[in-house]
Amino acid sequence: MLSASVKDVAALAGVSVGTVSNVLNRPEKVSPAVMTKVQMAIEKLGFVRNDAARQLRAGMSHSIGLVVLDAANPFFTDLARGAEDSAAAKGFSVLVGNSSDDERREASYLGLFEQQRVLGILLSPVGDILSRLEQLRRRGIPTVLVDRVSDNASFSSVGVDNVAGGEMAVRHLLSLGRRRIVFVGGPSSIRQVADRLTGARKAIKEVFDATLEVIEPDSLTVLSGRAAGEAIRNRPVEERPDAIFAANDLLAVGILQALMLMGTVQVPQEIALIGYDDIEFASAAVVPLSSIRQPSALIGSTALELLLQEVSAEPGFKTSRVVFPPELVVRASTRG
Amino acid sequence: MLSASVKDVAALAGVSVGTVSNVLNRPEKVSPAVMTKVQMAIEKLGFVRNDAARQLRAGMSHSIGLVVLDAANPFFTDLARGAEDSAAAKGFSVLVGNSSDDERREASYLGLFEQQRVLGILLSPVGDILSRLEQLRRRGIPTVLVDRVSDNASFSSVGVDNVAGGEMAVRHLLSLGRRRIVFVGGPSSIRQVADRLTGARKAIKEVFDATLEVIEPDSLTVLSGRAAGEAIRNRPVEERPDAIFAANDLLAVGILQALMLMGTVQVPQEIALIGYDDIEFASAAVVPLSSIRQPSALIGSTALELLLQEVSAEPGFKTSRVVFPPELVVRASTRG
DNA sequence: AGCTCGTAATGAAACGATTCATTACTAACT
DNA sequence: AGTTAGTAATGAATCGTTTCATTACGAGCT
Repeated sequence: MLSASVKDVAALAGVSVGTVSNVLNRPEKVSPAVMTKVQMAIEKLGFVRNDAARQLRAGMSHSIGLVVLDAANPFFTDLARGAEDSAAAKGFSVLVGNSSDDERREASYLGLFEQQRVLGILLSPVGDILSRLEQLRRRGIPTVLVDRVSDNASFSSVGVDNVAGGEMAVRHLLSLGRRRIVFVGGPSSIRQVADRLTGARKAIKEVFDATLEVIEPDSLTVLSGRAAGEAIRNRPVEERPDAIFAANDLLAVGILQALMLMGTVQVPQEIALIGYDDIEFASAAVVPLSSIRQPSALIGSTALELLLQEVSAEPGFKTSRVVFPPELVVRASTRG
Repeated sequence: MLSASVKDVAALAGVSVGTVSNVLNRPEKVSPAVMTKVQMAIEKLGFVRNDAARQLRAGMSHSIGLVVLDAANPFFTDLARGAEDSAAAKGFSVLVGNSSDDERREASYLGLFEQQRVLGILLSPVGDILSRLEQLRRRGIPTVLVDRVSDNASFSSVGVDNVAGGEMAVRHLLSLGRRRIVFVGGPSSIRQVADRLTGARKAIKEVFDATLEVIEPDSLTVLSGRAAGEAIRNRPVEERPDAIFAANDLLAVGILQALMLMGTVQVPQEIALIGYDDIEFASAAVVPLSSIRQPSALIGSTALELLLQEVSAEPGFKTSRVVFPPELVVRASTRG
């Protein structure tokens, strides 16, 4: 008797299963007397709808899948929060998968979501998966790219202009008079990282005596940042850069830790440091971090809206690509 | 033609649906010839199993629900990661819900998980929900409490001794010679917070001239911490405490930001500060934060193991309560 | 030839909620 | 009284997968 079914409820209330279903789904079609009888039976049996049966019949779930690159990164938690709130307001729920920059894990979550017949998918893709997206679409599962502008007009996307952000960051460092700049970011297969680097190069070119060195860590984490920071700290003073642009704030926090250890390197006096994402901890760092802010929650909620539009697409539906502008936030790590 | 079914596959391969199912679930029962025929049909039609139908038939899903108090808190992201990895290794998946300290959201996630007939639930409860847990158990859904030691022997739980942790933190502050201590933590309805406070009181009692003031913020976030810190910063110097124990690191980070603003209050010279959880950012804060470390990922994976044990419980099954010891981590914020 | 095993494949039943065409009943109107 | 219109309730069919009792077919043996 682990869980009663509509049939049990119907039997106890002395009505048909159809009527129980009506009580659940169109109460206005049911007379008050029957209504209470059924509700009492539901109460008494502790009846809980079986979602699997509902979905099977409906052909679709009321969930939306979200695959993020890194669940430990506050940027993505905020994004997820934005999407969840927006979905909850409309009666949908969001299933979150964490790909950890791993194409295999990404594929496995997409497969899982497909099996669950989710309504649609929000995806911050690891690599290039256009063909997989087309396959999903053919099977009736629309996808919206998040934190990434689609190269292909046939998919909606919500992102931030990473090239502009990278340009903005480096231009800021140059405006402080810094010339020997290091970009820390990787793996380069991550599109966001590549774009930020492209922007950085663009800005560098405008100043004849500026140079950009690239250090490519394994991942965008505090730990990798610490390793990169140590490598720089251990260089002879004359080989150290005078500014660092980190591809995200987690890296920047790690770099900062490593540089400041034992007071070896002064930030920003000796090396100015700027990160990316403007996570909440950026302002609380040893030296409050300058950063490039992205409207994370807004990206999440906007992507969800676009997805829902596409789910209930009219014949003439057009996908759209939303690009938010990044914003420079200057703090102590680039002042001085 | 949005998604083909076993029936379509069977028709194309010229076999029965039962055989297709056998190919999928017991390949050893199928002859090689038929095997390849069916696999080609699956490939050609792009057949993807319908999870709803499988679950309906099986009566149970292969997912586990996890409800956390705060998805933005790295402590819980780490815990979730521990549980997910552990589950993935056994072929299960984890659905994560974020209650945000809100009993309504908690209830809504429990309801959702119940409708989805999850195998079991990992829960870090907001309030007192013993009766709800008993109801879930009666319906065949076992629950393991995480980050909370069960008061009731009938439920398994995995947690850390928060009373000991609170005691440890305050004892450390006292050992530095601090006597006017403020505890910042709330809402007090959160059991972990209450326990840490109990521990703090216990330690205070051992030193005759020590006092403990309690400030209760609305939530355990950086923002609330900042507000609490500002309130303290704005007091006349003689009314300020000489040490603060924050109920978690997010609060501590916020407090630190507020105190250091404009260099008003020196940490740790004027006020020593210790947090709780030892999140990754604690060591990267303006003044590296002392904290009480909890083995977050281990808590998650252990809880999952216990849950799986209970799912496949033998008649003589006994629930267990695992309590990990907290660990003091001393950094600059309490040195000096 | 007749018989028994063993292996492969079959296909109907079941899971539980929803839908919808049908039936049952009332009330209102001519 | 007879017809119609309208509301309530019914219950069989459906979704896609899995299970399992049954059938089909050979091979091997006496």
